[in-house]
Amino acid sequence: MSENKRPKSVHWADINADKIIREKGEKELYTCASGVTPSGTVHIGNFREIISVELVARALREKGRQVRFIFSWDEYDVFRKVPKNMPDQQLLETYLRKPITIVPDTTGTYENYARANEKVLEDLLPVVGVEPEYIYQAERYRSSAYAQGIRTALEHRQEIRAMLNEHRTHPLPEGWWPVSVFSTFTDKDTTTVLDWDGAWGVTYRCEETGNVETLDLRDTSAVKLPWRVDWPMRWALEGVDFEPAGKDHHSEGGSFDTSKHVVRVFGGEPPVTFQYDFIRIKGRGGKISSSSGEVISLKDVLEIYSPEIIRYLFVSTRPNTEFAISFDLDVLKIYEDYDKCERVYYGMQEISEKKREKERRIYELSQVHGAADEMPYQVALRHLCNMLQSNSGDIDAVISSLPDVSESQIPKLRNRCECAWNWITAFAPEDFRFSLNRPEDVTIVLDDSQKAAFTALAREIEKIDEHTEKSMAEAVYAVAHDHGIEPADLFTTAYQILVGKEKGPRLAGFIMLCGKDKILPILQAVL
RNA sequence: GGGCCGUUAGCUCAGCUGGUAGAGCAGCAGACUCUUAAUCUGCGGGUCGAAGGUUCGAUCCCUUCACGGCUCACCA
Repeated sequence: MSENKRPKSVHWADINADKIIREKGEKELYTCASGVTPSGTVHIGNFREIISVELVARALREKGRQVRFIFSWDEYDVFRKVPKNMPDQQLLETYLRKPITIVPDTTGTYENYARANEKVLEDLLPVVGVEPEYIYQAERYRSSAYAQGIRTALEHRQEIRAMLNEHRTHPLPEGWWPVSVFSTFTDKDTTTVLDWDGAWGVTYRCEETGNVETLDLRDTSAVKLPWRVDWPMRWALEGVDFEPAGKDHHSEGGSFDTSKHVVRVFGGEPPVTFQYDFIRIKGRGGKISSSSGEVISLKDVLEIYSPEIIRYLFVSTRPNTEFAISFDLDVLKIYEDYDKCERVYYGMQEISEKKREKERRIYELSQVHGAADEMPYQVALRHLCNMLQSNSGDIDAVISSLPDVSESQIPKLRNRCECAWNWITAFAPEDFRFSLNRPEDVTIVLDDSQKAAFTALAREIEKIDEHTEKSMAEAVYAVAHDHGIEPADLFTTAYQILVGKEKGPRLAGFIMLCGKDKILPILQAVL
């Protein structure tokens, strides 16, 4: 797409990219940053931050700029609370106050607790087109990469203290130090800093053992900066040009607000930023926070939505707007909206010129690796759900029954089938679900007139190749009429025979969909 | 107490850098005596929360107010 010929994009990712260039000036390399504390399952709310940075980074690259997208695992934080969804709660309890990288992975899969939470996400991010450069804070601290940064903080402790006190109810005391120490005796942060020698030496007391020790910043990993100092220190060190943050950080007196002052101490300047709102979950419990136990992760969402559609959800919503990820009937509509956007992109659907560019840009940004030359195969999720259920979830059978599918369209189509099936089995309303009876399972007994009617209907179904959905529907009515049966009764009986329920998919289409090979043996069982 | 964000058709919301408001659902009418929120077609004057201000002109900018939500002031 030749960028210049098109009207200026008004998409938020492009607007922010422009803003970065405007405020930071022309640079060889722009650094965009994101970060998450892996103190529990990384949930879909955390993902909003990550995808926001990805989209802005992509927009910058499309403007011909070099971009470094760094993702910080803030894994050197204290283990403060045991999330309810983790196994072996009692064992985990014993690790409270220690860095989350020393906490064991109670699922027994990875080196430690933090790593377990990280790995699950790292494996999934490429699927949705996010491939940042990971920075592991435990490793950074362990290698004393921040020794100079910590020393600088100590040298400017009074300035920093004043900046933080701006918004505090209870001011930090005169003797406050801008560091916290993990005891080398207990690994816990239950320590008190006693002194700093003006250079690299920090002396502390371990409150649990009473031991007093002096550490050298250049060869210890035990001394850490508190969040409100750590964050701006790293902005300066990495030269961060852009980093969004949640609304909790963005309030006045919040950590972004204080960090934009503290960063000056380290000789840096604050990044361009925006505030993003939280996301809610609909049709599945509601809460998203890790403490409630029920956590919705990217993995959970990927089971219901394709990668493109997950991106689409975030791309098409402005970051400062709260929105819900739905697991209820909205799923059908979301897929339809996406498909419409896709048709607009490929010029298959009329739309006002005004909206066209906007939709096109949303579609582009929603793609994991750029838009394909050929439009993906479209089949409405509702229809797919019926086809899958008629085939007992056999995805291959459904795909091969669809007309004109090209080889290259199959992977996405298969993914959509998997999502549809997951949705049907896990979240679809009861009315929506059915499974075809096996002939031997049909229990209903027909009276003579019903038998005559269904015998006639079976004859029509024999000739299924001559029917269209419409003519089949007419045939169904004709049969009802000829045998003096109310259509509504005929329908009910038909569903009882076919799916063992009073209701089902629209009958004529359903018969056409299943085909005579599936339908006739079932009918025969009651005739 | 500070900050941020909302307040647009019955409902859910779109409306990008100002030019007298649009989608979906619901509703109404019609279509094939229909069913998985059934499908198709047609139908959208709502004081754009209130009051001022800037402007030739404001839903969109500024000020004040009301209501609602979130957030910070402890830690990350």
